[in-house]
Amino acid sequence: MNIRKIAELAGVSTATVSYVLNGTKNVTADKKKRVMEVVSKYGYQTNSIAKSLRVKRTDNIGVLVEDIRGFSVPAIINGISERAGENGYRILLNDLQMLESLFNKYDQITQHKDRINAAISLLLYGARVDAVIYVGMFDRDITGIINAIDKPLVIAYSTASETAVRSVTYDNENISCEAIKYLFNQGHRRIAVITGLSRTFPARARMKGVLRAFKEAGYEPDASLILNGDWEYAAGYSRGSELVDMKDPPTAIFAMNDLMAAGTMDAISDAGLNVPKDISVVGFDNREIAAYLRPKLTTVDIDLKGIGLAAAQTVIDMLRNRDLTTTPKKTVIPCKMVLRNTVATINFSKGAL
Amino acid sequence: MNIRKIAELAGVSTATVSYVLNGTKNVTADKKKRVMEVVSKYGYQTNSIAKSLRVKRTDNIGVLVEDIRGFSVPAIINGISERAGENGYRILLNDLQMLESLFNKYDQITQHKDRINAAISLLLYGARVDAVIYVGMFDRDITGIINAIDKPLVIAYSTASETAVRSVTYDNENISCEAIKYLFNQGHRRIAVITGLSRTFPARARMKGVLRAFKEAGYEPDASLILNGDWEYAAGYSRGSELVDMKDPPTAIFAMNDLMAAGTMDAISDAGLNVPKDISVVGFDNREIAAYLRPKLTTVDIDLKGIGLAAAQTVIDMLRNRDLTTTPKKTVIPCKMVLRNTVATINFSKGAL
DNA sequence: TTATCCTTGCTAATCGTTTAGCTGACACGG
DNA sequence: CCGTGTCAGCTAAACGATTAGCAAGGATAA
Repeated sequence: MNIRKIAELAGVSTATVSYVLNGTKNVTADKKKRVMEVVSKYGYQTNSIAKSLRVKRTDNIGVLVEDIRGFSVPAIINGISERAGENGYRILLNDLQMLESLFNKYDQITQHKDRINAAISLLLYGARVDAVIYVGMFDRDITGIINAIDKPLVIAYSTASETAVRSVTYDNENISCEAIKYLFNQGHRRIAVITGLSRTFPARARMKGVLRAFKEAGYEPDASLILNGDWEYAAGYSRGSELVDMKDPPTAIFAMNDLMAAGTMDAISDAGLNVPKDISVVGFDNREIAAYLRPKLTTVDIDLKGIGLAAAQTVIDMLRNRDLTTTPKKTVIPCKMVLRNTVATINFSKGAL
Repeated sequence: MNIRKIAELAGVSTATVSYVLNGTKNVTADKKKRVMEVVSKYGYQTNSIAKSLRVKRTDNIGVLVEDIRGFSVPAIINGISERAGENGYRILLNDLQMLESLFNKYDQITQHKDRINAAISLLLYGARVDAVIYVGMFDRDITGIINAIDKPLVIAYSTASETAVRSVTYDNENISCEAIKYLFNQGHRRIAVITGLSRTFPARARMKGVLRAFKEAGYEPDASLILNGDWEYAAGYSRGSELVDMKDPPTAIFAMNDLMAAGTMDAISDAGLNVPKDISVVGFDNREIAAYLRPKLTTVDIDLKGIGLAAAQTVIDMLRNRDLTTTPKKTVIPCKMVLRNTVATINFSKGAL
């Protein structure tokens, strides 16, 4: 069943059927009615492939992810999906892993960066998508992609080191600052930090926020209380143990993610101390586990769905040729703390801020 | 840049270019070389939309999910994605939520079942996908979809009540039986069960496995130790408390998912008892939290990626017209226990099995 | 009445491929 | 030398829509 058959059955031309279906031109009531009757009788739907070929638009947004199982990815996709759906777009998903087999054919492509580039161009040049959202977990160097691309591209979650490309991230620095200030306000002064992998962007940005909080509170951070972690539970545990074993241990620990916070909490318990009575703990990410630890972890919630929504909106605005010249290249979604049970209020001699 | 231009530049016909690119017909070495040179010089890639229109095949598999944030969904998609990629297929993702806005237009569609049907037919009749995988979290009644569909459809994760449609599930019953037997083997006899929502398929299937284990072990289950849950943490906590407060409490509790198991563990701790010394606990799902509870939860792992792989394989086999008449409609992926620290071995008078 | 304008609806070109079917060249056997 | 077979490579139709541009008819004004 195609438009020609519908036209024939309704006794009109294919052009008229198209006009009726798309509402792109006036058609007299009786012809319109005849067309609609035939259409609904046969359950006809326009062939979107043919339409795409003609109008040079697929209404597909390509979503490229490093690994869909990453804890933040599904919620981001959910946001993208929702906003895309509202605007008549569909999502063509590409798990980078899925392209592995393809890359093996061209085995000169080994660098991750090149693989992302290749994946994106595969997506674009096959003309299967109108635009691409790259959901990056790490701050990759994607220089060089941009030049090759004439279609909208936005990076979600991770920041673009390349400033020419639009991106939607969350506010690592401010919320980290806020988290530390929150601890100050609860009376804490000896505040320890277990960092993320220090070469990564989020770890650096979060550290910046931490230092700003100290500065604005008028305290000098104690360097011996700032320990390097690597985002993993085990690091949280071992750094936590070290802190607990100090002769003058901290009263609060800010672990830069929930996994390390969990490790730290366990280290504290295993040392026979209590969270939060003896030592308070704040995490980051608000993953599912945060709500099931005992006590429940006070942490930072990233509005992942909001990131997805904003990324999709940006891409759609670009597709619709909205004037974006005044909009900043980087959209930063605010984070918020979720207060649970791992932070105690203490009375510190110097008083609250 | 299209095939005509390439043909022109290489001094051959478009047919020849197509034959070279697809390897569908012999072309002399020099012509082939000329074509390839022009192709790589201009970085030409065939327009897949035009190709799809011509060959009536999109190489897209539609993946319909209830909500991508569901804990099991991403891993399943990962599996689908991998197998699809290996075979040259791409994934068009449809979060059911994303179609919400679309459905509002046709507001007569209110029933969830109708919405799934509508979503699937939207996917199919737009000719945007060659086949559909429906990742269902619940055992929906999807009768009626099948008649309307002439393209491959497989249901992943949830079972199809409709027997005509192929599905890929996991083995609720056997693994539940195994879990209970494991407890028997560790010396437990007073074994309690906290069920899932009893009207759902997984809850019923898991219960069947539990009862079979008792039967095969030659024990009568104590009805007072079988309590209804609803998959949520709170139910696990309250049912757990009830069990702990009994005058003859169980030595082991099988909670039908990890969330309830977590609740139960907390109830036990809060009653001043120890897991596993006083009461052992087994969960189901092996979600992330299972590995971070203290002690780490012994639970059942569902091979989610395996489900995705199998679902994609089935759909691809159907697309490639492999003879599937002898293959069973339902593929059941085995589960396995992951032994951690919430089960203790006890000496029971009657001895081990 | 005639010129002008507006509206509806048609014809046919177009998007970029694939592929059936034809042509012509060449090889080979009788 | 002719008939036959094989093969490379071409032409052109087809896939199913959209849309520019034209034709025809009716309304309106002078």
